[in-house]
Amino acid sequence: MFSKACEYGIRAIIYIATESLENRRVKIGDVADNTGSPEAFTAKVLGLLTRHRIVNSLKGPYGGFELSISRMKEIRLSDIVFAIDGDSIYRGCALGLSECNAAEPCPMHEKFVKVRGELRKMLETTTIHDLATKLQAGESILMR
Amino acid sequence: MFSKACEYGIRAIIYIATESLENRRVKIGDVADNTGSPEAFTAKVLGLLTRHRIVNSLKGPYGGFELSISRMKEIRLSDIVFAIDGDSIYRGCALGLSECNAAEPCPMHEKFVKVRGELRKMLETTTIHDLATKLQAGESILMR
DNA sequence: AATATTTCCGATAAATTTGTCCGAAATAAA
DNA sequence: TTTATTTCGGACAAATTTATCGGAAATATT
Repeated sequence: MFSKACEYGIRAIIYIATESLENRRVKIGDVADNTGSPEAFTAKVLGLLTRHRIVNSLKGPYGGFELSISRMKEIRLSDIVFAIDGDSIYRGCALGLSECNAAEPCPMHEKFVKVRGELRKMLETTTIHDLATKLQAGESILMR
Repeated sequence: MFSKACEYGIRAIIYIATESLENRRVKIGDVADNTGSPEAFTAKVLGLLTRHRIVNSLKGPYGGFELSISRMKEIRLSDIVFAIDGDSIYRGCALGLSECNAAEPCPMHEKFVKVRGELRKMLETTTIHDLATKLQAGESILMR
């Protein structure tokens, strides 16, 4: 469904958010350790998310990644998916046609658009804060 | 969403089905020409679908691919997706966790399972016959 | 100023997916 | 039986994604 890069990115942001809730800044090594993702690759993805201003980073000793509470309430899953995977998940045709719309639809178009809309809505109505508090409360996990 | 192999496979089967509705058997070259997919790669995918008994093939002159009307009413999109992409689209965790279920869910689990269920239901309730008749009636297209 | 720590970022490597080629096997027709 | 046609299937090639490495840049502490 999502690329590996996107999976790592979402897991990383959720972990950073939970630590930020406790006012702790985290290093890339911590992120990798606590999300079970490859460190160097995750660093790449976090660099991308930093450039997109989705997460804040600081270099040097006592540096690392952090996310303000107000920001984690604004940022939705769709923002992260869009930053990493682009809009293919929203616009792409189920059968890979370059143009596919209500006027000239592929045979799956109608039904597919409906399901994809549900996915989109889910991503657009879920904030990082929602996910971080759920993890913080021990109601979910990030590794395994 | 789906792999290229899967996209080509579904397009190919729909095309074969519409031709079978007119009692015409089609060669791999016809399939490629009328679905806009790479011939050799599509042949590979059709070989897989043939082994899965999703489509019928005959070698030699006047050979090709065909699909009986009764069969195209039985075969659902989910059968094709499963044959080519496996069950990852149904079972896989949104965040890539190897184990993720209601007892030990990732933070996205609940919402994701719901959306994925809709996708699954859509695939399981759509037959090839449905799609082929829609194409035959000129209500949709397979290329572009 | 020197040092240690940490993110940033480009180069490279490995793995997977996508795509091509070509000869073997099957089969219908002459 | 020969020939032409067509799918089958393995080997290979290209492209993309995933993953690693190492040095540059920034910065806090001493």
